[in-house]
Amino acid sequence: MKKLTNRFYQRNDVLQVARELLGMVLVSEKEGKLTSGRIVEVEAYNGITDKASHAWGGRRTARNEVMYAEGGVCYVYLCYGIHHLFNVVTNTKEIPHAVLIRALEPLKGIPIMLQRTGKQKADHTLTRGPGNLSKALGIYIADSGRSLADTELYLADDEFRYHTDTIGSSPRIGVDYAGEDAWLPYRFFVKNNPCVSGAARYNR
DNA sequence: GAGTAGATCCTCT
DNA sequence: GAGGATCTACTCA
Repeated sequence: MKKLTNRFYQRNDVLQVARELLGMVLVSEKEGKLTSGRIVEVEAYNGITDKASHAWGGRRTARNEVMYAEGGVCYVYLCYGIHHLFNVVTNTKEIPHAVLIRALEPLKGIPIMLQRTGKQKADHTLTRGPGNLSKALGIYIADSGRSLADTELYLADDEFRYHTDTIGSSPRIGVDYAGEDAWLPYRFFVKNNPCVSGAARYNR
């Protein structure tokens, strides 16, 4: 399994990077505990022209500053006061593109994920949805800005690929406030995978 | 299966 | 002081 390199992250087409992230493996080795999962759902956030993005209109604050960094770092923030959302920053310096990782299929360290999430049994809800997957892998705000070349938290390629026929796209979830941009088909997911979040009718 | 309410707190206005 | 890139549990059907 090979770690993804900066060349992967720093390309300028955030939609393409988002699509290619499907099938990649997110690995967390925090606290000496190995947990990992295969990415089955993502959303692209297309910089300053995208009303759904935190960087819309060039907004730049202490919170989203890391979106303006070079691709290959992560952006983590707290949503609704409860959930940590994990993003991958792409493109080059000063271009605030990012991909939100929305769901994983658990691979390794499932007992640890159960412990972290307080769930009783391993099922498809373990890493379903951005809030859940961060919890299961032990990702917190303190990780924001961390390089994905790090050894504790990184993305890797094990050469697994989903066939293009099995990948669907849809508008992004939970961004109704973004007006017309809420309709952009920037969400990509693996069809018929139980780990994918959102209502069933959005996942065909 | 569909719809709704409540939790909960950081961030920006 | 308002609101959010969410989740769960609950209701009704």
